[in-house]
Amino acid sequence: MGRIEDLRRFNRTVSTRIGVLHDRFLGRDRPLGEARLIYEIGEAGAELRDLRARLELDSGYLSRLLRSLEKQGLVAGGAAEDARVRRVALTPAGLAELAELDRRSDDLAQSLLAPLDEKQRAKLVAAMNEVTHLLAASSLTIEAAPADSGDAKACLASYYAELQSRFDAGYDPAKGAPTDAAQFAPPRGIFLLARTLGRTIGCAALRTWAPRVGEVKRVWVSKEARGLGVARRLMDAVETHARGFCFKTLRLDTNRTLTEAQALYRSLGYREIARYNDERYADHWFEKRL
Amino acid sequence: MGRIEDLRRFNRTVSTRIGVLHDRFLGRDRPLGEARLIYEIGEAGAELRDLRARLELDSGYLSRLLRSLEKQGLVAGGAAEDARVRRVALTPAGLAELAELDRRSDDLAQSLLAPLDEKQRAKLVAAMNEVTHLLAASSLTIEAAPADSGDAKACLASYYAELQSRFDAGYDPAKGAPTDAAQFAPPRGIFLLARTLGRTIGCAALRTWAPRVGEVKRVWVSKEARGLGVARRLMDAVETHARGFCFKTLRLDTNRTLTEAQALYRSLGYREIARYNDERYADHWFEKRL
DNA sequence: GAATTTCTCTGACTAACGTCAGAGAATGGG
DNA sequence: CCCATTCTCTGACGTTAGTCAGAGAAATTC
Repeated sequence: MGRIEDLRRFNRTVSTRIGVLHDRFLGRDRPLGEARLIYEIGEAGAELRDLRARLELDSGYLSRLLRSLEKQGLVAGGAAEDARVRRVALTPAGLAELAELDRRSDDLAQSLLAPLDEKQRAKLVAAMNEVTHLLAASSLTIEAAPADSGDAKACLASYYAELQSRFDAGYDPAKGAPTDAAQFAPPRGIFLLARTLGRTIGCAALRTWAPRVGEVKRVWVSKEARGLGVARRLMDAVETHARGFCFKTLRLDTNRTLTEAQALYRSLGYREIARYNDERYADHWFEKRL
Repeated sequence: MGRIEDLRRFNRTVSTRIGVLHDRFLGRDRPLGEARLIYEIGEAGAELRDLRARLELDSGYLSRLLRSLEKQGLVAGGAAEDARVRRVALTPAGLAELAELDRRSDDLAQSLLAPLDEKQRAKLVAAMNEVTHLLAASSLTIEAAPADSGDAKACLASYYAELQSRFDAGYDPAKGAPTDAAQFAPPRGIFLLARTLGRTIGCAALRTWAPRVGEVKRVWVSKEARGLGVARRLMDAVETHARGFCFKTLRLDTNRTLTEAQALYRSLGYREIARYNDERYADHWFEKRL
């Protein structure tokens, strides 16, 4: 079909025009591997095992790359709390190098936009945003993770912050439902994370409410990933796991200000029911028979 | 500005998601350089100097890559008419390998589309096409070339073929204006080629009609590159060169069926004038004072 | 507290990528 | 016919990228 043809052309155009330029800009006087590593360490620093995972590098290779950067005075590394893992950060010189890489990335962007007229630029940027967005959707993965893992905690923090800003009366996690991680771990429940391109962009949790009855909690999708069907995919995954746990019924509650969420639950087949818990921030209660 | 930010994100998304996958799919059991080379030779075969130019390869490196492919029985090469240049083509085994590469490229495309729903797929493909299109426009270059160079001849052949199909009475180059290349070479005139991403997608020619009067000929843009302002850019370049030749007036003729061309000429400031030549395929004549 | 696992580092290696200088053949211009 | 140019090929070389096996330190599990 023509679509495949279009995509093939896109791949070739983009990987020559952008890919090549990208690499060239980024790695002008530095091996590409080092440049990518600087990029990935970023302003916040990073642990080696994360770097290995994100860049899919062999541990030996990563070690050597880092030593080279240390020799150049761009990276300094201490130990993390777990003394087996090492945490590295950019030195001031390394940060300057990162800024330089960003600048080059911007130059690349400029070089793409410069030859176009204003109307074309606007169209190009809009189309690129759409591609970025949809590629993110296309690379969405959903997987279980402990509710007290780093990614999960970061996700929940964003979730609470958003509730705080949206609920009429604000939100205090301490006054909400209990937060201990064990209830969201098998066999009592599960905690799911949605990721695209290595970034965590959403979560959902399932726990046992009563025998054969599960409760869905903490469904959240980060702002930049909305409109891509992430929440729906999360809810699908929740249901799949719920069947695995032999739940016959799923329940959940939600606040009156979260109207998109209510619309989603309805469209997934949840019916509104009477209050079934004493959650202080809940205004609506839903149920679905599996 | 936000645009740069958007582009940066696009670059990173695409070069990780597509770039990496692209390379991995393409070069599964073969060095990437060889795979790209097979791709670039294509079904039609190619001359070594073109390959060097298009892939920006060192001549030594290219030579070695080719020898490796020859050893594998994928490529066979004779001499071109100019005995210094070598022309290589894919053997049947090479063509099979090319088909395999295409298949992998399609797999990549499928892997991008598969996780999306139908509406998202349509949007992604549309946005990708727009990006492809605009990136081509953004990498447009216009440069002078001899009217009897290979690229120019290929361009003119497409031009004549299109006239043949569009003119009510068909078109026979032999009955049109004289075609010797010298009249389009300095100091009497110039021949311009428009290229994007290594492909030639349009041309325009300028010759001396009378002292201080130039004539524009052979303005053509390939079908897939229309709507990007290529013709306008070509005409701009023609005018720039015309000023260099000290022409005070530019003339041109066109056929009644080429309505877009007429609209373009008018929008560039050409006024319709009386017949000034005896070109048999001309129905309208235009002039512009520089 | 012993065994296992996790994580980093080192050494040894291979393949791929890329550059440079120069030789040799063919061509084109004067 | 000579000279400059174009084009390909070869040899020699250096860097980058990536893999594999194993050692040693710290943490976790039983």
